[in-house]
Amino acid sequence: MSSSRRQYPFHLIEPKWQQTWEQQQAFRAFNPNEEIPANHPFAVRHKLSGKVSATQLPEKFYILDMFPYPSGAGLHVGHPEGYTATDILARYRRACGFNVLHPMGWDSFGLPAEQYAVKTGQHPRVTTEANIANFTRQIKSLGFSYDWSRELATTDVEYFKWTQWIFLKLYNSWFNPETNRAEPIETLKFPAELESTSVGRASSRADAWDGSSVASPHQDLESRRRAYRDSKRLAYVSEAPVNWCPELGTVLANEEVIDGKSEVGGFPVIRKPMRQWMLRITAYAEKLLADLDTIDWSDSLKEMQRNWIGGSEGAEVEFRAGGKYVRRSDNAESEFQIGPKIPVFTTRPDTLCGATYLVMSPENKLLDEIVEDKWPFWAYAELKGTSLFGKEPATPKEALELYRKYAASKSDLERTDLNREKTGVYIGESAVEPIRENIIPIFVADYVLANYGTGAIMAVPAHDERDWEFAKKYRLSIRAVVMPPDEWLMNAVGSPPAEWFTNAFKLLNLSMDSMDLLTAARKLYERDCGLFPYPFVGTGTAINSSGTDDLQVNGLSTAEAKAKITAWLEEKKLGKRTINYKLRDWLFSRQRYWGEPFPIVWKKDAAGNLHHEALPESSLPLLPPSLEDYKPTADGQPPLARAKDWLNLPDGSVRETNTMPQWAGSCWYYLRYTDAKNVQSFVGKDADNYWMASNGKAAGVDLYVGGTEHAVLHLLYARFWHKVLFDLGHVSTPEPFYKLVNQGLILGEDMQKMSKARGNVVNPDAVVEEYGADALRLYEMFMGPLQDTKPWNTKGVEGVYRFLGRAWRLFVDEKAETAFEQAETTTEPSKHAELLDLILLDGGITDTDATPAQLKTLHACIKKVTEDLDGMRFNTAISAMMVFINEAMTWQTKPLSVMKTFLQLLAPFAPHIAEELWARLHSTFGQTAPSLAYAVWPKFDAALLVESEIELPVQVNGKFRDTIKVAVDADNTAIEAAAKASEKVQTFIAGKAIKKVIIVPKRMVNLIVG
RNA sequence: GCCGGUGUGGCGAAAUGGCAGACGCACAGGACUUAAAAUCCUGGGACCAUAAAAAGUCGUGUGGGUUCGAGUCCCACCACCGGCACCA
Repeated sequence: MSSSRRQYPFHLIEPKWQQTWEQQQAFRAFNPNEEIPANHPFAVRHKLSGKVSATQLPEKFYILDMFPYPSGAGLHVGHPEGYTATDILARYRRACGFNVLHPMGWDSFGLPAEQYAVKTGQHPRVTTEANIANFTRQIKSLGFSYDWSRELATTDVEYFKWTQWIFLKLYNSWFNPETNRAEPIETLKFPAELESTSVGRASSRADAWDGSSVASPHQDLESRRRAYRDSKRLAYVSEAPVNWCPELGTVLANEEVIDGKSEVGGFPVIRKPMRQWMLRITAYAEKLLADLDTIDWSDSLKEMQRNWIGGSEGAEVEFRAGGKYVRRSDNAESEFQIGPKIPVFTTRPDTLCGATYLVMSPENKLLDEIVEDKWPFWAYAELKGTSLFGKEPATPKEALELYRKYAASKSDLERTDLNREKTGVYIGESAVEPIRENIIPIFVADYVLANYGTGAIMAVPAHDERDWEFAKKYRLSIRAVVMPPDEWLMNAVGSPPAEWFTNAFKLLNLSMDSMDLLTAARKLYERDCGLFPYPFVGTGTAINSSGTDDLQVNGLSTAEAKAKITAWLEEKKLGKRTINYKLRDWLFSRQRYWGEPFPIVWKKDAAGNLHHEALPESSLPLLPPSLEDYKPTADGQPPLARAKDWLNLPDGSVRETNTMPQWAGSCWYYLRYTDAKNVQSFVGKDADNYWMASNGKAAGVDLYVGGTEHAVLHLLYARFWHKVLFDLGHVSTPEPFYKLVNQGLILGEDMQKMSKARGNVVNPDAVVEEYGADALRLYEMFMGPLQDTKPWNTKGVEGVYRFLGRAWRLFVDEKAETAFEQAETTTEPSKHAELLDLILLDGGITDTDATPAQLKTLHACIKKVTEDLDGMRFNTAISAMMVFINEAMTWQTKPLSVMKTFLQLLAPFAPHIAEELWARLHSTFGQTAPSLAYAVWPKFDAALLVESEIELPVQVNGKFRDTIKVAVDADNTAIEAAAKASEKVQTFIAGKAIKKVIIVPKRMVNLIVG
């Protein structure tokens, strides 16, 4: 640390004001009908006291930071970037008269505390509490105006009680497609066969798809009704393959897996079928997508969510698998059985006639129904997968089995490798393409994903890169159904025509003599586009597509053909228009200790079948058991399974041993802040209405600031939960966060991302120690626009620190300052605070009228700071204050009123120094200081900024040549004359004719000469 | 590959289509000081010119375009950053 002299005694001022604010509870936000003490500065400002109803309270402003995970490493300088921005705005809004809600809390469940517990046996709660204490100390040292009475931690029993409660709401609801919203599960009607006592056959396919295969087919009606309900809940159990991370000992959500590795730690992730809790976020895909248009987020962030949800319009088309002749057991005659329907999803129904084969994903259960017993005579080795398996499978069934094993052995990383050559095997069966009724082979290949669309596609190699690649490898036919634009054709053919083209043309016995190159290219494309070097995937004109009499498509544009074919399919009941989403259901269970336990127990019915049941709301909170050892059990069960007493209930039922993911707590914390102490409800109606409701404007949190890393995780999950709560009538708005801003990353001084390993981490504690909290706050904002990524520069901190020093010296008497410093060296530190009284104000500050020039300087600053705060341009607001200080340093007399107003502008940015000088200014002049935090924000007076004369730039032929001074109300003739009179301009226009004069009022003059 | 964003002095950056580089850092010179630190003052895009200046020319990633006038608007391209990626 440098031993240089302090610019001003921030080390005394900052703790002093932080204590004052805490004692006053200065930043307490009051709820409707809450008792407001008459002497609270908020009450004084708004002339309120006692219980005040929502309508009498000032307008609300809810400004929120993404709450941090309290890590052992403590705060880094990235945290205070967003926190400072929101704090400045919170203070500004308070001054503007809003009732500001600005809370802070802790996202305190999470893996590091648990890993520490596994290593040391220390209970995660102990670590977590210590970390929270450290974070609290650090955050408080920066003077943020949080309402600490609303502080919460997701690990608080009183908090996660309600997280569990919301889970029960999800569990006890289903999404009704008819009303397009979530409803209590009781409104779900059973299908006819489950309504009556006559037992019908349940659809095995539906069961398999919904993951309710826990139940056996021989259950009684009651358990089948239960299974049906369970398959519709928003929280349901699935046996689907999940992302298992052996290193972390837990499963992960899709969003938490990046390039086949865990987002946390970068450990390998494998796919493994496991019983897991899922949340049906896919039911909300459409709303999550559509409602993005109603909120004020950055385009890039909205785009990220749109891409993640990934809606694509298209059609689901039914292909019929080939029928079979089967020998009837009681009769010598054989019977033709129609094969099952294979639904495929396509965004290009116009290319239906170009489908030359079908591909199903290895996981598709329909394959078992349609796979053939025998190879057809013509099946060649490649189709059977001989080289892939190193032997020839005897039957398609065997090939399918081998291929499924092969596909399952691939890790996520390998499966998603785009450069990997496509593989697949023929399953010996064919399907019928519905328009032209072509017979096309069916393949199983892992380039088709199981969980997108129907898990099966129609392959159109002529117009799809992936299908093209596959068809080329397995020598499957390629049929053109879209004629590309001329430009594409000519590009592909080349000029002069490439050899493949001329050869192909000869081969087909065509003569080019009679036609031009374009016609020839078209002819060849229509005949055999497979000869071209690559597929055409764009839009064009339909060809080769009119198979039956009632469907004429040839000649239509791609868009027209899509519409016509889709309509035809719908009419013939062969398909329908659909929108498919990439979004998948949210894998909601983790095999961890340090998370919310599920309020769920498992029971066996009389037949021995397991089913889950929710605990009653009255039993919440469900606490986790205390453990000695936090590792998973030896047989791979989650740690909760170690607590036998906890696990097994007297009635023989067994608790769910999974816990919820860290995202659960952060899905609704912003709601709890509005009513943090409510014991009756997760949030009271009045509080929700007041803080979250629209007031005819923004609905939800007015401003939410945090990092981009949560673009698709937290922000999507929270929106989903909020919408469910909205549908069920528990909250009053459909969206949680109206305006959202991402602060940019702060890099180290070496321009690299800050990390312990690089040793470039800046610790805020050290900055506060050396320069003070106000300087840190100011620097974080002065670095550049909030949203930008920018490198830290300690010299930059010194710059704003110097600015604060200059501001200080503008106010205080230099001799008194020196006396104070000398006294400080001879007094024991505990008495230092009292020495502050030695500092006297500068004699130049007098209670006199300001000069017009001084007023102009002040009001220019008010204008700029106010406008920049509204636009969140903190860096330029600070530079405006620097300009003011630079100017004011030259003043002989400093009018009290001007100096006070400046402090109000400074206060949101550097509240400690502003409060100190504000208090001193008042006491020196025998006045009582009103609370600066609630002082009415100054208004600038435009009249004071008006000039009588203005400088205008003069251009000649668009080039700047001189400036002239003219009266502000000078007419164009006068301006033109003044411009021509300028000596410098003269040299450029002398002897030339002036063709045109352009005068932009109060902006510039441009003389055009010939 | 697709989507989004960003390119301006030595550095962080600023500029409703109208004097590019406000403000700050670093740097240089000066004042104060025995000296240094701190503070205060002055300077500053590049080129050309000069004893010093003035004047002049060029200049916002590259190339075009619109306009009296472009960092700003349009088209094409390049580089970097972020996200997604066999999603049919």
